[in-house]
Amino acid sequence: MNIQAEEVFAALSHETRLRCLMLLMAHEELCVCELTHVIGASQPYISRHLAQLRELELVADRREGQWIHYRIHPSLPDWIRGVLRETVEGVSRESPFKDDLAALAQMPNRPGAPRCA
Amino acid sequence: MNIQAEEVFAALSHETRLRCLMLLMAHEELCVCELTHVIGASQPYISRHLAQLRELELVADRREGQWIHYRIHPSLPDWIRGVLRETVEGVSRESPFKDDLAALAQMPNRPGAPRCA
DNA sequence: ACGATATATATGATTTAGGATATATATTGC
DNA sequence: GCAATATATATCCTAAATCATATATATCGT
Repeated sequence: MNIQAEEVFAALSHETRLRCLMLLMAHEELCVCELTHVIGASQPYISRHLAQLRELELVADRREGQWIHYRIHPSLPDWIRGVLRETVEGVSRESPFKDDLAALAQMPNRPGAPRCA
Repeated sequence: MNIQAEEVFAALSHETRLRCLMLLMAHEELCVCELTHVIGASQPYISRHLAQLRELELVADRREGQWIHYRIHPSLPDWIRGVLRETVEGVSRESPFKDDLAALAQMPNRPGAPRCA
């Protein structure tokens, strides 16, 4: 079952999911609590949107103790990675995306060493 | 009023609109009757989806006599053009996109000289 | 085993997008 | 002005996405 272009764009059409993806493009791996803190929404809300990205295989997850780390899916088709790269170019200097990057950098008690992409 | 990334992706998340955009990426200018013929849907259906693309300024239109020609908006932001270029790379060899290109090439009585991009 | 933390899923209500059809507008040729 | 062609918009109905909230699961430290 191949990934459908329309589904990819539907996933990107929601602000919360786009913010998560933009953060993951800049930070390789982030756990749910980091995304929840930065975006400032409820945990179930973030988790639900991450589930959609996961079901589409736009992101992959990895459990490490109590935390689950998300990352851009390693076997993402080239063209989708290209779309994400272009989007980073287009939006990363604008709100809310630039603020998200700043908020993450200032977050205290981040679990695991921050590994930037 | 700047163009919003989420709105762009919402526009691309519908098969009909994506097919129109992929055709316009390959053909510079196409009129509504050409798009209607190739996609094989009703005229109001195509027109309605084109209107959404037009309102977002993803496409521009130009009247020439009874025909209205659509094209990718000339002042489209670079990153969006990049997204479309990557998408062409990703989907143009797959159905229904590749079939659309073939159907357009074989369409009889096309208004205006076919100008490929 | 228990409480605390981190994360996922289920449920019900509401909003929004999509589709089919009918109709309106604009242009052309007579 | 009228008929034909090309295109746009309006209306009504249905289907799908989203949100808030509640609850379930998994792990850790004690």
